[in-house]
Amino acid sequence: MIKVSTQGGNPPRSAPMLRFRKGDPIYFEGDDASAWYAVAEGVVRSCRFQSDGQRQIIGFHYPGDVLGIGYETYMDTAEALTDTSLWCVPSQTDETGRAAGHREKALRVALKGTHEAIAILGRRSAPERMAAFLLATAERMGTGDRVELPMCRTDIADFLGVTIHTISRTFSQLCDEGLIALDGPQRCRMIDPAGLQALAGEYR
Amino acid sequence: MIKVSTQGGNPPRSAPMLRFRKGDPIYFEGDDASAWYAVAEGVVRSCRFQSDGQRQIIGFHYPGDVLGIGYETYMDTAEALTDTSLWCVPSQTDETGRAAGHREKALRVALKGTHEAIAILGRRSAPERMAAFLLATAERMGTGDRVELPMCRTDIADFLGVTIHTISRTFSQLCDEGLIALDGPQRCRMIDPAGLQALAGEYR
DNA sequence: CGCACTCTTGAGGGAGCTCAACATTTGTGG
DNA sequence: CCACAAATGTTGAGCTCCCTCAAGAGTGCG
Repeated sequence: MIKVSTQGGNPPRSAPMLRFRKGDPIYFEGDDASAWYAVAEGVVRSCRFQSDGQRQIIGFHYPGDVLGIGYETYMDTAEALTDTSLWCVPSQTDETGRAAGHREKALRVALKGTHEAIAILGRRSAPERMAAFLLATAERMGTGDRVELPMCRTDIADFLGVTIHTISRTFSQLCDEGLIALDGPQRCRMIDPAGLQALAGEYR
Repeated sequence: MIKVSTQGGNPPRSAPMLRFRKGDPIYFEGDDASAWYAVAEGVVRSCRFQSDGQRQIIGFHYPGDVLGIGYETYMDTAEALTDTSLWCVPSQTDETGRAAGHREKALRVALKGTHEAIAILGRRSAPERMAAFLLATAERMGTGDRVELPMCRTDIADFLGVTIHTISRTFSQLCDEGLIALDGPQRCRMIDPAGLQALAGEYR
């Protein structure tokens, strides 16, 4: 079943649909930004590379999110984290009306997502960042207290700006403290969401 | 003299111009997002607050940048860091043509800025973040190797996710290493830009 | 079964936070 | 203009957290 959040709005019915398998590249940083992509199903990660080889994950994109918004060339590299279906939207900017409105809304949603990421990265300690990340992921997935983690530990580490060791240790620590429970590396339950929110310093 | 970068494009001539004095608030998180603002002159900081009182600086906005892009309400709080002139652009989304094109371009530029911020925050060590921050600020200011720092140490700290002590110590360290020189707390020169770039892990 | 990969955990050291003091600048009132 | 206060920036000492290096456990695949 294709499950689509309404937060980013859906592109026109005419938009072609593309499918990617887990691990497939979608576009590369520097490529001509000929099209945008809207996630219909699956999860996508986007990242940039530094000259020293370090990889910075810019964000994870869930159904309803839009990615590939470069001005002339793509600013990041995108890959499918799971089997993924994407709508492909041509990026000409000279149209008016409904298509332009769709794109503008998508841009606002994307911008909101990056603000979230900045807020997470601004947290000082690893447990705080992890708590904020888990809460944000849970909200995006919309599966209540269950949190699926389709990305590997390295991805989380490169997103939060810590090492995989710290990620792993922090998972264990949050478990010991009774805030979460792990059902395997890629699946987690929030036992004490309020405690996580307090740790993350969030309102809600 | 009003100096305007062309990166974000300029709003229509008809847009009203507002002036703010150093320290003045421009809008608050949660307010109705009735208008966007384009910086004509001056520097603006935008931030969000966590429930524990911690402040996260989302970014600093220079001439040519656009801020205040919430979907229905503002996502952040904006204040003038210096005496500032802003164009005010109504945020209705039903228009088409040139105004919509302007807004879309502004959104893309804003998104690019947030990607930059994420890349800076993803750096692990304080010197790396500082180097990346100084390089990005220098590029925005467009004053060559001279970097004006209109924001205080606390602002930089709340942006980079470290304490003011670490900011101060790192400034001293970069001076000792011959990478920069400080002409007072708010003015700095890059002595060895290539060294800073290497530290920041940037291409260029 | 062996290999490769991911994840977890331990030990030690270094970077950055906390607490504290001091220096410098800015602002205010006499 | 000076004296004082307040705000901002700098620096030191000790301690905590996270990174580095290292080893081991769990999983999937040929």
